[in-house]
Amino acid sequence: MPEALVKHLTPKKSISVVQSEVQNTNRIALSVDCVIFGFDENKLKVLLIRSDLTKYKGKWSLLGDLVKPNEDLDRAAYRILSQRTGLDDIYLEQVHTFGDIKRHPAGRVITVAYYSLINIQHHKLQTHDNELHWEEVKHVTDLAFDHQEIFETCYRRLQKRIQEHPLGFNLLPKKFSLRDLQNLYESILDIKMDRRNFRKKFFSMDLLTDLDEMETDVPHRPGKLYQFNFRKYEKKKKIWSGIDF
Amino acid sequence: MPEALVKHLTPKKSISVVQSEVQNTNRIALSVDCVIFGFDENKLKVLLIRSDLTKYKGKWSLLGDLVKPNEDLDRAAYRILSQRTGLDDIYLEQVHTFGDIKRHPAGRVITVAYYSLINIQHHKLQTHDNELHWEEVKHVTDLAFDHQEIFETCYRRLQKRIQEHPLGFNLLPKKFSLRDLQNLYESILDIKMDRRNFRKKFFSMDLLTDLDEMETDVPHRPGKLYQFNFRKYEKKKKIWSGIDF
DNA sequence: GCACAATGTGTTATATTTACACATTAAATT
DNA sequence: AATTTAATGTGTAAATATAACACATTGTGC
Repeated sequence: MPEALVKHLTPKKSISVVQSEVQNTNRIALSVDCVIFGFDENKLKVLLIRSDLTKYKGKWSLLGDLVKPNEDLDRAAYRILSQRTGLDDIYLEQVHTFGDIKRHPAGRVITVAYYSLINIQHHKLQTHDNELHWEEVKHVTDLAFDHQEIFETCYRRLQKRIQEHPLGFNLLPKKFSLRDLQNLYESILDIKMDRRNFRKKFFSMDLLTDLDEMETDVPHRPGKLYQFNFRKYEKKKKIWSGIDF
Repeated sequence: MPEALVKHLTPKKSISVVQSEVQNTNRIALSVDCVIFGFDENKLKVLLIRSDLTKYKGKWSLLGDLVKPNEDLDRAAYRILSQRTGLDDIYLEQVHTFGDIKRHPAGRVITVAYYSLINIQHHKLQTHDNELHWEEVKHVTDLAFDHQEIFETCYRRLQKRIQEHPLGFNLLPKKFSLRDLQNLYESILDIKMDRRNFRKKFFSMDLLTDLDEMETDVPHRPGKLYQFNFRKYEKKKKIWSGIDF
């Protein structure tokens, strides 16, 4: 066996590092960044904050913070969200970790990206202080750091997830019309859908409770209002085994 | 506006931390763990290594290592793989980051989990030194650290991905029969599939090159051999916009 | 040359997805 | 009060995709 190959095969130390290594070897800071989605004026939006680094002066960035030494990752993400929005009970999902060496100008910072879905009606955060801003996803460009890439990764993830799980409801008020729901899907996926097929699909899934209420304040025939029925969504473990490239 | 709410709305410092913070605030070590899948004897297997921590004495764990201060995440995962297997050109995908405070006995270590697919024929690593071991996925239980959870997360991810993208080929030798391919899918998904429908599906996708060769050394009628045709898989951007919970 | 154990193939039934048009309703306007 | 407006609400038929299913063929091993 050639020596070069043998070298490769020499057992190396595993993840089970000893204490001293943990403390001394690594000087890597850890942060969490959140892509916070909201749905308003029939548009999918993202909450951004002005960068305070001179290097990125004037640019928008995602909301994030360093993870505290004794703070779980998910909890850190949750903290950022509740601090910013005052909301609890937020949908939150880890997406990807970005760790390029030079991604942050202040040193080695790797960041765990989350996205979250919030009901924009239920929060009233001050965005007019020019620090925070709801930007339409279509118009998000040129964010600070590698946040553009993080944003796009999270957005693609949302687009995929929303077709597989009923997440959309987290972006809507408790009561919504089917038109609202369709608008939501259309704006997230950036496509047009057939109204009849859309309704048929959702009714057949039996996830909506008919509230026997109507929209008000619409300048046309009002639609019925519905509510998402969590109880009915019991992750019907669909054992799907198709192949679909 | 209530004071408590106002507090929530007060702008906090963003991700753009200053240099000093990066160096002093965080003492979090960063590692990478790889769930290395192989396919052998018609079984899906995972490469494990004996834990060298006394706390987990006798238990198996995933292959991993600390990320070096000036090493990209993906590169670190790649390094672990090529060190262990002597292979390059490996399929590698980041899955999830695990960061519970107490997940590692030696201190705060967060770990980025990857899975990889390797062609077990093309490597010949010494597993008989009792350090490394290929374990059938069905029999993987009770790994060290939180590696059981990491393993299961990565396995579920693989199961999903394999139905959406032609990854399976990375686990097979260059030349394979359709039976091999079906066995692969069946063992990854842990289901039985209909042979005729399976073949129909793959032929219709037009990803296989018929090599006009036959299996040898089989005690029955030999099957034809095929090769995966990367060229033909040009991520036909299927704009699927179904909803399927 | 015969039994064996696998490969290789086609059709039908079912389920899912897509395409498509018109009557209905309440508000706003005249 | 009648009309216009802009939306809601609904069903069916065609096309596509999936699932179920059986028998002839081939090379090996005895």
